[in-house]
Amino acid sequence: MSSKPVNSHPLDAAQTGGRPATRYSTVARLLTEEIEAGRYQVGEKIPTEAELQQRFDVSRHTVREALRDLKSQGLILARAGVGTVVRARAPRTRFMQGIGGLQELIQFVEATRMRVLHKRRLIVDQALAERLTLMKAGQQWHEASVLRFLPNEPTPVASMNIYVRPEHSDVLDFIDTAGLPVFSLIERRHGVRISEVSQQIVAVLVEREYAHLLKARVDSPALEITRQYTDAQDRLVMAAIGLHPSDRFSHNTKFRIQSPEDKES
Amino acid sequence: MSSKPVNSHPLDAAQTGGRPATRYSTVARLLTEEIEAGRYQVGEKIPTEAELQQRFDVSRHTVREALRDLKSQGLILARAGVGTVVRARAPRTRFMQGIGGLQELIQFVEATRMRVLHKRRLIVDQALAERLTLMKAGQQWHEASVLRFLPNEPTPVASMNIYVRPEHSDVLDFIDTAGLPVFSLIERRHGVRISEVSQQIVAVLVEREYAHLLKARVDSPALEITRQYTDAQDRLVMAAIGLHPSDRFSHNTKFRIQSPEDKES
DNA sequence: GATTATTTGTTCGTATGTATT
DNA sequence: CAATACATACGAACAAATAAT
Repeated sequence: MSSKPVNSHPLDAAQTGGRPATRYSTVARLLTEEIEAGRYQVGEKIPTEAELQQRFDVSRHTVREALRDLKSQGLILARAGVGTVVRARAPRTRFMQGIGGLQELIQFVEATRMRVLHKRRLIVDQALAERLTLMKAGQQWHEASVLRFLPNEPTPVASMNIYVRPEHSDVLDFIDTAGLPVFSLIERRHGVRISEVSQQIVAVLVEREYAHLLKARVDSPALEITRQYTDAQDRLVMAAIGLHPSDRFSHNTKFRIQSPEDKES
Repeated sequence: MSSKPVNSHPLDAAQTGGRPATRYSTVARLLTEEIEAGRYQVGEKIPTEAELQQRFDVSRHTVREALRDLKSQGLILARAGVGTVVRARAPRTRFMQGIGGLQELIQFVEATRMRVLHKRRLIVDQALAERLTLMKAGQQWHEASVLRFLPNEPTPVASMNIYVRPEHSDVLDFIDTAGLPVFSLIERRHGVRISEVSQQIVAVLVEREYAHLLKARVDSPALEITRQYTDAQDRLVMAAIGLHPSDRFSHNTKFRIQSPEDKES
């Protein structure tokens, strides 16, 4: 039996650039292309693992690695005792999970101290209703204007206007001491549950009055971040407009793309 | 030969309800709990596969299945030749889902048309490596400079610089016709799977050269959005730097806060 | 710079368990 | 009950990436 030429597997053909592809990724690519081309229709069964093993002349493990890839893209669905059926022809838009979104916000709040400049009751006018789309002109809200500082830093990192409902206005007395985000305070003290946060970010220039407050240059760039917090009934519970000079703050988010079928404990 | 003592593995202890847990899921749960408890700190290495194999008295395959689970949650990062390090302490901060994160991005891409200004090969210099932190100076990448337009609009909404690896540079020939995001093109044509996107937003002023391209005023405010797309091994697959004049673009995100129990079948 | 040891990644083989028909 | 097909689990070997010598 003569030596084995060792490695001369059909799937191990060299590819254009980069490093050589693995066998399972090649199998995965071929199967994906066939599904996309319509050789296996949606709802139809693809060959069994044993058949694929023969067809590609690889081990069952390799076949399973390839199928795992397609599963994680939601292309196929495997069931023991039945087989593997095509679920979609093209990888569906996967689902994203933000990491460091709200959590980062909380950390930001905990890492900074706040100084309240003033509080007041206000009637929403047209201009504010345009910026905070979930408010309506004529409504009554309470507003707190605050500055945020990093510990031991004399220059503020942000100026914020915070808006809460009149019945929750007592939380504004605690925002500088609690070390908690305002929405957390409202949830704790009033039993409200925030269910959604919508956030808008625009680039603006620092105006004269804010330049003075923030010790920033007039017409320097800044991020204006508007957040509106709503409960399960889609009622606006709280809103905030923050102005962050760009030399002190950048907004970072990390999205993790999650596989459709990721088991959990 | 001879019988086998069958099954009497420590990890196979019966659990409260439901069906019996698998060994790998038990290992995964234990490791997750330890990370969460702080036994392994973020940035620290967890034991090698061989050590875990001994500790739990299971095969390497079982250990790897467990680690695969943690990887898919972004809890750990494994690198050949180095080891496996803890990347985050908590998967349970799962209470937030970004809705309209990537989806919105895709819609944005599908709703706009692109014009490629030029393409070139480049060697990463220090300046670029500082903005795209996952690149290293000296690496070779391919860059495409493009403008984005809304349909039937003469003024562009954004200017973008897109970076792809040399072995994927063919996708740059399709970005203006495909109507798909570049990262989708790479995934389809090269079998890569993007697993994470990190995004940084800063406010900047429009410089002269870009002002001309974008037909915007010099020193008007704009959002500079930097996105870096990485695969499961944390390798940078693609990057993009976009400049969006603020009178034409704002960045909107919506977060939904998930109830602790959202169980389904 | 080359070599070696370590660690994860890929691939093979085999056996048994579990769900479905 | 038996056959089928995927799921889990054991073992072994080599490749690739990296760090240390």
